[in-house]
Amino acid sequence: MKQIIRRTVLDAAKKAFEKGALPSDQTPNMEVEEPRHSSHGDLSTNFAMVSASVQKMPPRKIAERLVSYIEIGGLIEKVEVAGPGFINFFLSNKAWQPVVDEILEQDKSYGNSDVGKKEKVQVEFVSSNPTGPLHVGHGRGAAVGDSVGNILSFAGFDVQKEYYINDSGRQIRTLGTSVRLRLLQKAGKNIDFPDDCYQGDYIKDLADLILEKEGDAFINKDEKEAIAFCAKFAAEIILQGIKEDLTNFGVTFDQWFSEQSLYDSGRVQKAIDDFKSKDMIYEKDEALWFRTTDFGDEKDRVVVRNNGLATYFASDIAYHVEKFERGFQRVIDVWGADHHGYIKRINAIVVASGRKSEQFQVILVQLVNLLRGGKPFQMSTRAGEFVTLKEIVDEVGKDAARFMFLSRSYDSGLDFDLEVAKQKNSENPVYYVQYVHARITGILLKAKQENLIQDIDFKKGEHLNLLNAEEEVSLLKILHTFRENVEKSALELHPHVIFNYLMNLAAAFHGYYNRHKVITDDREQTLARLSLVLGVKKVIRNGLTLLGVSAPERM
RNA sequence: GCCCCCGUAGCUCAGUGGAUAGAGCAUAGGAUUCCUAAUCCUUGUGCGCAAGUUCGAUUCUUGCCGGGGGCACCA
Repeated sequence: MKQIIRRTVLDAAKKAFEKGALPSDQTPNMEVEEPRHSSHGDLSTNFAMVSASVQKMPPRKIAERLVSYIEIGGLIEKVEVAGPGFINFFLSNKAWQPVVDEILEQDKSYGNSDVGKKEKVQVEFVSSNPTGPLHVGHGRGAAVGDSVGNILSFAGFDVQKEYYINDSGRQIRTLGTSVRLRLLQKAGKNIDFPDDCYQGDYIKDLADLILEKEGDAFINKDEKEAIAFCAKFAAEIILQGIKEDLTNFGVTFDQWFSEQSLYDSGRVQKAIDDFKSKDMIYEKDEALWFRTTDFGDEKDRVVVRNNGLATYFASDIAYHVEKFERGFQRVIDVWGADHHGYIKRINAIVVASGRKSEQFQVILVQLVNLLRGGKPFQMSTRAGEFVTLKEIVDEVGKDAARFMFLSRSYDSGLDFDLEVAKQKNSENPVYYVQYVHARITGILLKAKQENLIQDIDFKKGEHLNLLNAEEEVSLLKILHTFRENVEKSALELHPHVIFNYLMNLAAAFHGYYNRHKVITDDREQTLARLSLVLGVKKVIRNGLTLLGVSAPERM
């Protein structure tokens, strides 16, 4: 619809220029948008204001001249010049009614788009170390990453979702040490458990598991060997748990990428050698440094320490080089806000390896404040007292948790109140939206029982020209904007745009439901309304799907 | 000290270079013989402060103030 208005305005401008009413045929970038107030029309453009300088005329005058070249009739009922020079279009209901047919025909693909132009994009998220279970913060990152991936796909990008497994390096060794010490304690040895080991009870459980499977034979094994064994064993079990938690959270990945594989394949060494030969990596104080300062970082960063051990940065270099070699045009990393200091150094790698800075983006997800009944939960990873994602999902459910995580922009910290997430009323937004879906299903079932429709899922609207009630027209308009909201959400990488859209649509539907009966004695009107609500149902489902939330038939 | 995010209604947060800045919660009152009341309707107050860019700034820039998070040859 906005495109139609845009073309109308441009055509009128061209005509006005040809007839000499406007001095210039230049048409600067204009906006076509829905005004805040319905008294300002259905759609409005600032064309006259942005044209003021090229036309060398006051905006209102431009607008008035232009308007006389716009044809009234058909979809456009009235055009007005208002305020500083806005051109306001008042549209016929006929402009909006066909959207229902479009939804019913396109069904699950309604709202999709080709703005992505098949651009190959990778979204990497969660990527937590397999040294402990996922906690709440990972949950927010998982919900954001998964939804961003879904939304990008729907908007026409070629998306791959990936989890980077940090299965190498010091933390894994610490994991091995932690498990081994717990094992020795179980075997009756009197050993202090150091602070820098993982404190959680799950370490003890892992020790039990090893005892069960391997017996106590290897307690006397060589320390190095035992640590390596424990590390590998524990990491595998923990990763298994992570995968399970994510599956239960509705999060799926196209690929699980092992950090260790970068060492095993020699890619880390190769990346270091390559950058060395380009003098991007140099030696100082017996360590290897990357010249990240050449790319805006505050200081150069160590790649290999003077003790010969590679830092995590070394594998990050190899990994990000490798990502682009796989053919991605754009790489998006989802990180917790506490990692923001890493952006510059990874960006340095990307630019140093010949890519454009814009090809690498980081979604920084701010922290989650977990509350219960308004009171903060104490969380400390050090003491091993953290609330896991699994506990959250078990308590409030996948749908409520995901919807809550996506309810706000990830640029802001999020208060997550477990009690609110469990409530079954309007304080809990997930039910508000899901209820629309369930309510409509109920209506359609009733209509089917009364033989008004053959099937509760039909492909063609009927008597759409009867949809003229104020609430119906406003629903039609909202349905109409689904695609542009998907596109906005994709281009801005902001899933909460979809959240807001769904809340809006849900509110409009509930309002409509309370004021109008869908099934009435008027058969034609009933069929028109059934078509409309089926359209609403499908759009609600499509939107919820993008957020990874289910659309229940019954509640 | 430096870097990142945030500062909008009593609370939690949306939003926009433009015409009268929104929602939920909270408060108070009301709606169900009828498709699910997990719903709806009615009821007020606000863009942290100061300069700059602009025809126009809550939105962009800078500075300040306030909150959160980071600043290792740790991840």
